[in-house]
Amino acid sequence: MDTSAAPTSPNGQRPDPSRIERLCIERGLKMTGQRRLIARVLSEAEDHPDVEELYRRASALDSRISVATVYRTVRLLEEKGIVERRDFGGGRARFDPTDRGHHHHLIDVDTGKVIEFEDAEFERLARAIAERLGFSLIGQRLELFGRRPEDAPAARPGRKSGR
Amino acid sequence: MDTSAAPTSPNGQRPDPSRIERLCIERGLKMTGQRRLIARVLSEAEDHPDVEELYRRASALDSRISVATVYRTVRLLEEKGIVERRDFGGGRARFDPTDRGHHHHLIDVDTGKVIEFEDAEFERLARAIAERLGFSLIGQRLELFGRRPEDAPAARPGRKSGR
DNA sequence: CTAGGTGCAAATCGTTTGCGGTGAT
DNA sequence: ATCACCGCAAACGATTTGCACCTAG
Repeated sequence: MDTSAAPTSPNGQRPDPSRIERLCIERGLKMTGQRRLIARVLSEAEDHPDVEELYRRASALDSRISVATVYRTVRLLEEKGIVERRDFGGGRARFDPTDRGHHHHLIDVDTGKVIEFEDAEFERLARAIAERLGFSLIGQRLELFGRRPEDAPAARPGRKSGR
Repeated sequence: MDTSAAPTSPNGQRPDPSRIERLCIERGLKMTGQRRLIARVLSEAEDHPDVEELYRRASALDSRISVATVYRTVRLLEEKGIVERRDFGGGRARFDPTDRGHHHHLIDVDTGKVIEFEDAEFERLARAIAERLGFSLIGQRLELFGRRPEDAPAARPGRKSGR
């Protein structure tokens, strides 16, 4: 399913357009170095970074970028439907590329970790509820907050996702 | 089911404690004039006001109150579990008294109106999903965004809610 | 070449907080 | 009396924006 080419290319600095860069081009965005950078960071992110984190990761690759640009770009990407803005509490917005498919989140209240999941039954139920109320469903937001019981199948200590 | 007494009482200014004032007293909060006022406004609200709106409504009843106090009180009530903080987008937090029972929201994307609803099947499903992922469910957030089809059976004017 | 992007710093906006005075218990 | 509350204004943290310069198309 993944059509992305090898992330490493012969010519040192440009491992060919990232997933998200390609989307940007498709939608006719002018691709500057900064945007390419942010697109790359987002493409490679397995978690849901906030602006500060995006800025940190982008600066690490090329320090010639300002937070203001990250804010502007992220907003642009949101308008183009390339990323979705999320609010997991904690004041700052976090971003989620839309090309990974529709999903919801379960936030581990103890660790702050975010687990993604899909659920067909929920999709159906959501639509049914909306219709029952006389609406057609445009969008939904579902977040579960949970705690792993002590005797649970021990979360693999692998650090990923969430802050 | 509603145990509230008549909202009008003989002694001019104090139509007996509001629903929420009673809860405050139960939980041992020192009841000042301002808190009584905010409790009243919240008790009478059929919608989900933000701080600015609460402040506006409270000031209308007695101008000797400041926004800072509204912020402080609303936060206190949240800690005591008397109201819940909500985020329907738009930057400001909105507040929802918990004594109206557990419910979720459907936001009319055209009008911004908020419709409350409950759904037992969803509760069950949410718990099931959390368990499937190895968590016990602590909380959830469900918001549906919908649009009323032109030819819709015009929402029964039963419920209010929304701004 | 030119519309649009960018960095920087100042400005906004919702919300919090320090402080001196006030009021509920 | 005491300790928590209140109003005011300054402080804050996230995000936006005005301006002068710079770059992709």
